[in-house]
Amino acid sequence: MNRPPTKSVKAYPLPLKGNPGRTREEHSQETALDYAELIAELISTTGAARVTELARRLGVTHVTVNRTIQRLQRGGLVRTRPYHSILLTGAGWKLSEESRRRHEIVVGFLKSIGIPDAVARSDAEGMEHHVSKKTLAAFVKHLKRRGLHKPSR
Amino acid sequence: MNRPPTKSVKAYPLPLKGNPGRTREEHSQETALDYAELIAELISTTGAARVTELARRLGVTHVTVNRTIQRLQRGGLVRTRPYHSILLTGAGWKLSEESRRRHEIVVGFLKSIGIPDAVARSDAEGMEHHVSKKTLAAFVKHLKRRGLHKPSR
DNA sequence: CCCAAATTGTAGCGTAGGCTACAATTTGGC
DNA sequence: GCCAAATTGTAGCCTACGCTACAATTTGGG
Ligand SMILES: [Mn+2]
Ligand SMILES: [Mn+2]
Ligand SMILES: [Mn+2]
Ligand SMILES: [Mn+2]
Repeated sequence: MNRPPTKSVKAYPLPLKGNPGRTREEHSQETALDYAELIAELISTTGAARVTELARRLGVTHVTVNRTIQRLQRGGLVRTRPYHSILLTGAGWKLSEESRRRHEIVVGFLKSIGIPDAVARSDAEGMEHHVSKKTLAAFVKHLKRRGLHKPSR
Repeated sequence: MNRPPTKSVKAYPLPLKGNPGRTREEHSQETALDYAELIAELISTTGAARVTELARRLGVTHVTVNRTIQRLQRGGLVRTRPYHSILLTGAGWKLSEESRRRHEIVVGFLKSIGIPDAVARSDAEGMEHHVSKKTLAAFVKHLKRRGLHKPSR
């Protein structure tokens, strides 16, 4: 029977896909990062982070927000009181800061190479979670060289 | 009780998070794209795409590969015969081509801004799925300007 | 040609992240 | 102050993507 060759070109083992498991690991983190970032933003701009508003801004139902918030609470990132604003813990706040910094660098970089603002923001929302420290540093360097770097704020 | 202000600064509605739902939609696609790309690569370099080899290269178990392949088959991207090589359908092959092109552009761009090859390949594996057509075009333009563009092959 | 090893397949389980439907609580306009 | 509307919470249900454990099939060396 016409089986394709199995050990034909088996000269030496094929390389692994550039870092197996890393993408999956990043995906398990990114919802938490986006929530922390958005909660911080809502608190600082409106004074509260309410379930309904999170749901509206994230484009999911309030049920999804509730379940995710429960998970973040188990992970020690937020605290909640029934029918009150969601609050960030110390860890949650720190995470939100890191996330925002990373987010702004990615947006700034994309814009610096000519991407329109709306596209840059949309692309960054997903890309930001897959940019390594080294690449982020290269983005910052690129921005600094063009005098576009906003240090920490 | 000290409820945070709810309708305080409600001057006009806060903007949605730069394209709600897009990231989730991309995530549901990206496993399929990576599988299609890898299957094509294995077939062209070794003559066959076997379950075990896919599992090894992707860093998951063969069980995960089987389940994903079943899903891709339901989606019309691959065909399988028990204990034989996985084959790409027309749609699957087309998808693998698009995916490979996109992948190479992202890797090339990252390398062009000074990212080491290994880091570029690792970062690209996740980033590639969140880069819009416009941003991809900007990457290509950037590469062309530096004479680093490899046109499709 | 035979049987152990490798490969492939499947059953069952877990978590993340969605949803609808419905219940409970709070808010605010009259 | 009352009650309808808004908000928040919860009970299932679904799919994607992982896994372990075990079964079935194929392969290849002796
Ligand atoms: Mn963000
Ligand atoms: Mn994001
Ligand atoms: Mn990928
Ligand atoms: Mn992703």
